[in-house]
Amino acid sequence: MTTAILGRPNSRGKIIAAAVELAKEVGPGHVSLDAVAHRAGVSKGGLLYNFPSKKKLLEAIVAYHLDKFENGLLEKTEMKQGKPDSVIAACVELYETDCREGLPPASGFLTALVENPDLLLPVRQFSRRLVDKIRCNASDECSALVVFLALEGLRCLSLLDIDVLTEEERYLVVGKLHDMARQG
Amino acid sequence: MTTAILGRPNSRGKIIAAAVELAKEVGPGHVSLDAVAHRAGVSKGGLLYNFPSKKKLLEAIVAYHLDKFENGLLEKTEMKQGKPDSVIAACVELYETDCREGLPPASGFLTALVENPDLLLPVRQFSRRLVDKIRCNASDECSALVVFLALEGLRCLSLLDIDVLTEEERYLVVGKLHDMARQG
DNA sequence: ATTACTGTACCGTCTGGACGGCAATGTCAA
DNA sequence: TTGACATTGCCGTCCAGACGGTACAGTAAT
Repeated sequence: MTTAILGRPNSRGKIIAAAVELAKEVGPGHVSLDAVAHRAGVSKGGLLYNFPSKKKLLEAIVAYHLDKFENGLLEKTEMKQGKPDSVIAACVELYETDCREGLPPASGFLTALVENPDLLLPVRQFSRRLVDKIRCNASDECSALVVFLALEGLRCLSLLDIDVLTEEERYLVVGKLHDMARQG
Repeated sequence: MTTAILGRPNSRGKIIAAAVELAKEVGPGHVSLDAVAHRAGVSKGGLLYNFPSKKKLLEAIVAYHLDKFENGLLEKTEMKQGKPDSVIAACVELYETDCREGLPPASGFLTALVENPDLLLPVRQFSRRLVDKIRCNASDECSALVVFLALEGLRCLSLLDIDVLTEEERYLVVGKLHDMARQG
């Protein structure tokens, strides 16, 4: 079985969702197994049946976020097959749609980081691959990297809950990023 | 007394330094008072004498990081009084020198966030003021904001320990940010 | 006498995780 | 068809350890 979130008796999915929501509400440092289990409508024993340790749960959460991001990106990229700057443009678009849909930040990452920084290793690997793809596909590597970093900035700031931009500013910036992605 | 880090019997400074280092080494979720006191070469009683609660300690740590950043920025800005784009340019330069000096990330922020997200309120306020200054002073607000976000991206990624750029890439990007800051 | 601690002992709380149990479902032989 | 057994998925309790914080007696320097 892959990292399938949607097993039939969808306890694993509910647990992961509960953990992510909790992280957002009580802060990434106060995500206890008890609280997660309670919010998921599952006993603690049940939680530990699905995820034999907290570490395993956090690994699953990281994988969940990564999968979601990767799928979103794939969807956006395969529409414009291989054209120059298609990867970085897809990144910008994905951020836009995530914003529009009011998609919450990937608070599970922080919870994992708090517990054990090593849990973010898959994130590093994923990001590195993404940067490579962006560079290979970019008409102007420099601009593309700047756009990538600005997006990471936007994402991280809202992840850390210190995003201070107004809607207007965000709109301006995303527009600019779009331009930079399209024409180097 | 202000938030003076350098009181004569420099216990407060040592404690804060110890906490920041610990956060980097054992992860932001495992910074206990005991561990901080031990590393600072101070008894736990002594720590609690200086900071009557963990929350107070974390507030001091946040203020410490903020002060350091603000001072660095002031130093860079006052050299080029009021010229257009001087603020955002100073941000880029500050990042550069911080990098060159191998300055570690502000790991105290994460520890504070873990404990209580509200502790980052001063960070939000500081950032908001900074964004305002950047905008007022920019020849092209849009470009300036993108540069700001890219820098935040760089800082946050290394803060979260998921920075994946090579030295070469970082060099390229910073150069580009410099250009963008200077000429819109 | 005040300041700035040290050192020890202690308390209440929370947490991860181990464990035994248990109902429902599936499997398979008679 | 039925009864016996195995597996799955989960419940609820218990526990040892760690943590934040308190209390307090002592001390060395100013």
